[in-house]
Amino acid sequence: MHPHQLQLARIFYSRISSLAFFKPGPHIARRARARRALGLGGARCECECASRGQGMERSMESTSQTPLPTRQLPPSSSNSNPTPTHWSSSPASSSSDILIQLIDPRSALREKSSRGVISRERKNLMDMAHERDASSEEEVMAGELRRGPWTVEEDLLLVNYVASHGEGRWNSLARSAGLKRTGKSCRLRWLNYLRPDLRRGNITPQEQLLILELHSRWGNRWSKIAQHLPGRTDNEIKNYWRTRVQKHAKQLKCDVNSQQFKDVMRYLWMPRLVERIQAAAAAGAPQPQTGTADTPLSSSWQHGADDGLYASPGDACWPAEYYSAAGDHQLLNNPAVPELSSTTAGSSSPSSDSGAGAQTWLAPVGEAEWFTTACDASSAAVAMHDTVLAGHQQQQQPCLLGETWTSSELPELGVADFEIGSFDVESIWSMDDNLWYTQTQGV
DNA sequence: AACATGTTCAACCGCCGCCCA
DNA sequence: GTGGGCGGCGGTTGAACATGT
Repeated sequence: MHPHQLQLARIFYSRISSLAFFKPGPHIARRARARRALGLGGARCECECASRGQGMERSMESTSQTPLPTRQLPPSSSNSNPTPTHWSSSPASSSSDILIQLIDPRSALREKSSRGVISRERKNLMDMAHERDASSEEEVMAGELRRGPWTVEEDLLLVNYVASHGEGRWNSLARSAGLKRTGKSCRLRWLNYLRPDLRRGNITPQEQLLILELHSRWGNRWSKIAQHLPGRTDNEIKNYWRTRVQKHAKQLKCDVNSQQFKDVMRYLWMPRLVERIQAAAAAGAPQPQTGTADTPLSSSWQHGADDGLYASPGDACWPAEYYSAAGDHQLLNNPAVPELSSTTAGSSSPSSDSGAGAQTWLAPVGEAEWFTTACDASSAAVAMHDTVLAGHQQQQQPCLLGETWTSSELPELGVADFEIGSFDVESIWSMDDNLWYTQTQGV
């Protein structure tokens, strides 16, 4: 297979697996259930697809962009729900058709949105004060540079060009590819959206745990944190933090950077995550649906292995501080935990970002293992956590590095939350938690 | 049904550091 | 040494969408 074709295929599967309506969140599932209950059709995430498809339809109508060739236009009015591109009944007849179909409708969804207009107007005002941007703004006004949402055609141009020429040199890439975009914009679009090794869908509990832990150590070093969550972008993690974590801090009426909130995260939230992850595992959470084993999800992890960071879907990188940080860490009391050194040949590796004292640990290749703790043990919450671990250890053979799960116990990290049984990440922070925190902290 | 409010996330921005002529 | 180009980073924005009233 030609490398270009291989790239297209990878992107194709990546897009299919990454689409939001392919991995609906809890609210989507709720709406789907409601629709089924009302006899409105049972297609999973139908509403989501429809709304997005409709948005895209508006988008395509509003621009001079070529409509998607295989799109099944709604039979009646534009208010009808058009079949999403990906759900088209017409099989793609060529690689270009496939590629066109695989582009997420959201990319062109807001083409006519007033946001672009507002943004440009705002930018105009800014440029009057910042002469250095005047030239680029002139280019925008002259139609030489585009801003705002990317169109399908632009995505195609970028994907094709990167597939054949590689990344980097974004400014020249933008020119060479015929994109009327800045190099920055191209880079951002590729890294945050089109890159084939991206993972989409909800942030898994494991990832949440890791984000919380790493953020407690590094703060808003999103890119650094993202390096430890393969397939996740710094933008995604940043958005998660701002929309989820900060929301909880707001609910608790405390600053997200306050020690109080950090304590809540460490002693309540993270143990709760651990508990729920283990509960899901103990409940025999279903394995990923058939076919996922060979999807880009796996390939993305494998792709990560190409970078020397990750060896398998289970080989998440965990900071050495998990094990060696001062304090009464749970794992330090576990004789099965080795010191982070070369003594565990093949199982440890220094991080590329050792400058900040971060080190990563690579689990043995071949066996997906999950490290289950990410929080210090110095509170009742952690006592609960310990209890969970103790119960778990009775059932499991000791693993190489402390408490782990095997792949048979837990779905792959990449599995969207809705696939992990009844796991509901939205309710991780419960009313009980709020009450507990209010009582203990006097908030 | 209509409106208000909250949430999500793609895309933008300015700033900074690195590299190179 | 210096200035420009470039890429990367973190912060911010706002349209679309979801949910509540």
